[in-house]
Amino acid sequence: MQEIVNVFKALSDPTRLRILLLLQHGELCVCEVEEVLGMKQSRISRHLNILRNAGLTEARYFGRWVFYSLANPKTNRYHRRVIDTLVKWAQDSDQVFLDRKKLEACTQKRGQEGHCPIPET
Amino acid sequence: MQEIVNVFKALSDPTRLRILLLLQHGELCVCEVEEVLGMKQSRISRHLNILRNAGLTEARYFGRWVFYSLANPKTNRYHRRVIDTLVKWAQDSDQVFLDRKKLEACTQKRGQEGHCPIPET
DNA sequence: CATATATATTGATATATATCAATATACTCA
DNA sequence: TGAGTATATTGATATATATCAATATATATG
Repeated sequence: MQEIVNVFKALSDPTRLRILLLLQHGELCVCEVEEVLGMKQSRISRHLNILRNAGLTEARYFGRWVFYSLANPKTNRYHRRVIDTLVKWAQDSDQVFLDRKKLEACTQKRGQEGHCPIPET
Repeated sequence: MQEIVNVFKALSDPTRLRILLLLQHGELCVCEVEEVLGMKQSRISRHLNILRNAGLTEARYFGRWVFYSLANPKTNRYHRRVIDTLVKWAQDSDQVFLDRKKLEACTQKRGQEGHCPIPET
């Protein structure tokens, strides 16, 4: 029960919902989330940590970068069900639309000088 | 977005999850929730109010009693999707099992002297 | 109308949470 | 090894939340 409560707590913040909604399009590194949401680094890092502790996301270390992605649906079935509902529910919000636009611009710069690398598959 | 956050906030408390899990078996009056969970009246009332404000439940007034039920799936589709996931997720927890046992004992006393009435359909 | 009962609300208090600025860690590359 | 960059953590502070005891409201009943 407490585990479930912790998941819903992690979902009880608009910044964290925005992050999850970004991650539906694929893994992102911390600096990309930072850029898209326009928030301080420590703030983003903390929110990403909360999402991960709740089992909603996973982290992959790549050099000095860390790429976050949505939890694996095989191991975290219910987490993913809730995220799926969230995605459908929030899909037509202006916020989500704008965030996605910014995300596209951001990920296009991957691999360029001064930006994070293209993650290996 | 804020509406969705409020729903997850409402779900971020073990007492409120227990209430929702009880309500999957049908509508309950405040005093029944109070008895099953063994908590003070003001506490239960406050939690029920939070669930209702979030759109997760509905209230039906019957004399001096108030019966709460899960939100209507036609009007609150996503609320119900989240509740459905919660129900499956929490189903095999000991807490839920014990609560259901207590609930059965409790609802059997409906209509008896000193208990709440059987709600009309 | 007076009393009893069901539910709601309020005020006080303790605990949790979000944020920022600052600092620490960890990896890369010259 | 030392400088630079990406990410994490910490301490301080403000805001939100849960709980209880007490009180209010609203309905039923004698």
